[in-house]
Amino acid sequence: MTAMNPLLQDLQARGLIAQTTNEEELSELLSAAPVTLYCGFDPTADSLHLGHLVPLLMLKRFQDAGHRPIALVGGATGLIGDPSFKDQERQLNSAEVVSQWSECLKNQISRFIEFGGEDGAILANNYEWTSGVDVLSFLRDVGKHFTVNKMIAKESVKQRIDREGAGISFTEFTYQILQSYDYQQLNRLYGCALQIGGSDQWGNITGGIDLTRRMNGAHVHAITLPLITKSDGTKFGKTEGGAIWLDPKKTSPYAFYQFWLQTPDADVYRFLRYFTFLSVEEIDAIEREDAERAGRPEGQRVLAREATRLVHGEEGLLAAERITEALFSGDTTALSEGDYQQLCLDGLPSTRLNLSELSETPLTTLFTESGLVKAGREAKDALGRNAVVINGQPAGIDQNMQTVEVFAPQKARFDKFFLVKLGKKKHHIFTL
RNA sequence: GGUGAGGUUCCCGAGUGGCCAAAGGGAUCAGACUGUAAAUCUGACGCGCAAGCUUCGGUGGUUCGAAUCCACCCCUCACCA
Repeated sequence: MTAMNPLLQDLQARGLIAQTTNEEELSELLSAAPVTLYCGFDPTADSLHLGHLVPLLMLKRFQDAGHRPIALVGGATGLIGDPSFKDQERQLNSAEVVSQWSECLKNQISRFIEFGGEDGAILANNYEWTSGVDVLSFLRDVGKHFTVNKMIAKESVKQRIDREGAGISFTEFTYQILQSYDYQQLNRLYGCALQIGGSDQWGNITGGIDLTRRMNGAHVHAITLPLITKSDGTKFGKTEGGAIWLDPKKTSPYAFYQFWLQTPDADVYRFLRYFTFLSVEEIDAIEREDAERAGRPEGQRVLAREATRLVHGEEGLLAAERITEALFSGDTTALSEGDYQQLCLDGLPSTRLNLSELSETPLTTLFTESGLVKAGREAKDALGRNAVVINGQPAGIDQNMQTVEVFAPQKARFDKFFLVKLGKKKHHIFTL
């Protein structure tokens, strides 16, 4: 046996491979010549989120290794809804919404991979080859290759079929055929010979492998990526608010940076392997140094830097670091007027104060309405513990009704800004 | 279609006429300790600064008083057909 393909070796070392089709064949294929591969992204929202990042970076890893990635936007499959390992039928989104979301995803994806040119990556949308197919042709040409027996047996839909009360609609059940058809089409159009996806996609992908063999007589491959887990068992990629989005308008570079910075020690080196392009050796070195040094480890900071740069670019990273430095270095009085303006621009949440209403607005209400806290209770609790600091001045519960005094114009920095800190990590700017 | 069980505050889950804004656990938020980590401890946890207001599938009813009793309706689950 020849040596394993270096790219595969690296992926393996990073823990990025859950399953593959025949490993030896795959290795030979990748070593022999540039391979065209694809990964699909269904438009289930107007932005990709952290869960999409690993496959997205995976495409880039392949591109960097000389292969040709296809990013497939699921304009068609998004209309149907993937039932894989979902315990409930999903609500259908309207065609307009899906096509609008497809556009959003397209724009995001194009920032990660080099498109265009003779050998450049390809951006495709499965709506192109599904929308025009009529039912009868579909059933005769494609459907005939699938046995319901096999479709039912797939682990990804099993719980929906076995469980009473849950059920699965014919619409969702058909999803695996659509995705299989995608693989077959991409193989026919571009010679695509490898599909990557989350480990929950194994069933859908193998369906495509079978269909491609039957319709095109081609032997194609698959790699699935592991589900990203956290050591404490909670779901990865969620915070109080919800998902961490890749769209800077939905999750600011600063919030994104902070998310990574707060990664538990138990996960950080694993995440470095998943989410950065640092070599495994470099990551191991960081881990070793952190273990030897007492106190604060470097892993989180490196992870936050690398991940933020990948998603938001050098500028986004600088903005995130600028805010972090300003807010967590201890002395916020050193901030200049320009700094304050920059903080707002960089995505630190800010609210404009309405002076005429201030007299009848308790601090608790103000903080709730600005989104600093979820309920007045939380603000009250924080005030009661002196955990609220406004422009360096602690505010207590007895000042709750003195909003006008607390936010008096003469107390504003540069006649305009109030930096409110609630607890250790929450910051908000109020402007006059 | 028949029979049985059940729907409680974000989730799980107690509560069967007043002592219930409703046990306990989880999640969440804040404090202490730390390293913007973990673990641990403390407090908060329907809404409201407060007075107070609104909840226990829905609608009506019994009662001085209901999450708890009655009627009807909706939904879920289990078994049978």
